[in-house]
Amino acid sequence: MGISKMGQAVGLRSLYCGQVSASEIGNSVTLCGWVQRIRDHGEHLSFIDLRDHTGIVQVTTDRITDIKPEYVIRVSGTVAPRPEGTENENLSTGTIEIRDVEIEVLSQAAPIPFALDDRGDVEEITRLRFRYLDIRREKMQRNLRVRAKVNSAIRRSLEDQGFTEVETPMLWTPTPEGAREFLVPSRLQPGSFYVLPQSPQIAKQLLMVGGFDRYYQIARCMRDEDLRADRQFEFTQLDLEASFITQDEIHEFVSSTMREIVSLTRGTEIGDFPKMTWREAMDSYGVDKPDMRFGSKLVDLTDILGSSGIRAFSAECVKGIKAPISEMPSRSKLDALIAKAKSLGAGGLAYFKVIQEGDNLAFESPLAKFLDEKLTAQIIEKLDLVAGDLALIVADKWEKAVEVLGAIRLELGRNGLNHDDLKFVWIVDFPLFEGLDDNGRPISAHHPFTMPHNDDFGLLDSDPLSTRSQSYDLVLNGWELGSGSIRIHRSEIQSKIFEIIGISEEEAHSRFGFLLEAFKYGAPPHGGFAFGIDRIAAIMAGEENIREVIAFPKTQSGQDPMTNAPKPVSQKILDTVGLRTLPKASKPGSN
RNA sequence: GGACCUGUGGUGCAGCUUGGAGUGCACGCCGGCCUGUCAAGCCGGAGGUCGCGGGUUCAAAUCCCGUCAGGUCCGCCA
Repeated sequence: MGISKMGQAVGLRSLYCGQVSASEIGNSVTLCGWVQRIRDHGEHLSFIDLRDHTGIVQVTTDRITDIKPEYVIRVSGTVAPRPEGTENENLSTGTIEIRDVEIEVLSQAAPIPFALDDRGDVEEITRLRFRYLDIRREKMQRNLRVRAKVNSAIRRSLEDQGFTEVETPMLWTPTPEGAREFLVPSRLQPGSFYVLPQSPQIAKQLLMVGGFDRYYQIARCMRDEDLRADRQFEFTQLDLEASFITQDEIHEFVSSTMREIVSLTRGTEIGDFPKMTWREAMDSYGVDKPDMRFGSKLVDLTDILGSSGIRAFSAECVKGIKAPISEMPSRSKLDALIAKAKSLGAGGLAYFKVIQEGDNLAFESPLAKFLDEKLTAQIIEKLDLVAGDLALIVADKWEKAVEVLGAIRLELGRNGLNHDDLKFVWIVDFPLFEGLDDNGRPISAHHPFTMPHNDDFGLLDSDPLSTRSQSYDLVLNGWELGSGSIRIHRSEIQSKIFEIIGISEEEAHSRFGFLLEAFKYGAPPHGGFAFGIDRIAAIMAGEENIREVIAFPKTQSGQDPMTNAPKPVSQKILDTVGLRTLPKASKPGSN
């Protein structure tokens, strides 16, 4: 075996399949790979498409015996030009073929349970059961390599910016806050538990206290919460933290890393990312992660309709949009939108088709009769409507109205969105608290170590729910890629926050004692960010599901169809960690 | 915890509304033919507990109830 250089075939082979080019004509080569397809023309002529991760090359031979698809073979032969007229433009190696070959079967293969070409869809459960076959497919090869490039870009960019990679423990201490944690029983301390980290949040703050200045880690995180298209139990984050910096500087660190990722995976350069306050995002798009690839902002109609006396619109907030569509949705589509609005908690969804009536525009709608000419004209002007347009209006409390109409906006705009169009946006000035708990205490929106907005310290006592924080999200094409904040590094501010959210000094001490203690010994001002690598990799690969960029993902019920995990273990094993299982009848979480 | 969709030879689908023999299509598999194919072609063949259980019916892939599995979403994800 020779010394492996990057991209150069060694060992059992002299070249990779995709590397065989016209410049090799006349050379003897040895190739290894899988049999992609056999075209058998009888005893005088047969073709084998030989595949490895670099591509496919055609092997020509006069007799074929005992070779079947997906056999692993080693082929020695001569590179020859194909006869004129038989070149294949669809293949990078399409002008040549391998002739006069010796074929050695390295490994036989049973018939493959599903087609490995991209001819048709295969049920995901089948793909997952045989994931090692699924990832032979070109698409999965490409996706996982895109993901590797994302990691590579991250390391390159952050190291250029002075960040140091530090690993933090996978066996961490329970911190009953936020996401449900995976428990790991201790063998040496039966009855006690570690947890798998839901993020390295506290560890990285301790690294700041430890003087590391700029830390990053490509960190695996575990959360025992329900799964989704964009959520697995375990996921990978780029986690970073820096000392003596401002929010804007963190944004620049992350933005330039994103630019590096896009550059390496897409080969395109992107400019600066716009910033938008949380309030503005909610008001104009109805979500805190707006998809900026299309317009159709929500328009405030409260002035016009809120006091119009029309019952359907008498609410705290009235919002409308011009549907971002070129053609009128069908009756059933409209019904589906109304059903969606109702399922999200709106009283209803008012719609107005705009029609030409003589020289004027008019509305066609069950509610049209309630609108006089003046109101109609005002709405048409505000929403910038022309004949053939559709206006959709929701009236409710502010939060409900924008949220519902924001979902409708997405529903209408989703079609025809371009994966290659990357619209990043920073969302800033999130609320420090979101809602009240059962005891009427504000709940931390991000986490309790988030620094309040510099201008809002005065509101902490008088109007905590209006307090903004120094936290921020990075959003791409309607996906929340990640979030971060400037942290509290002074104990009197931290105590104040704990007081507001109702954590007593004793409780704070028992939960986060080690962090609070660390802050006593000289904590630098610091802040950071974390974003999901699964999500950015999926977007860069043009996928809508992060399972497509994960080698061995789990199903929505948290099972792995390949290994059948999770599985019961014997009582003998449980004994070593001091555990006993409940009878099957009592399901977890129910009494 | 909840809503919706899906489950039919190895794979992907049609059949289900309006019950009447496991009926059909494509791919794959097995055998045969074939000297320039590249999703090769032609001929022949094998392969099924219609996810599982119960019910209605003379009769169920089809209707009803339950259940399991997969997916999307809500809740949940500091």
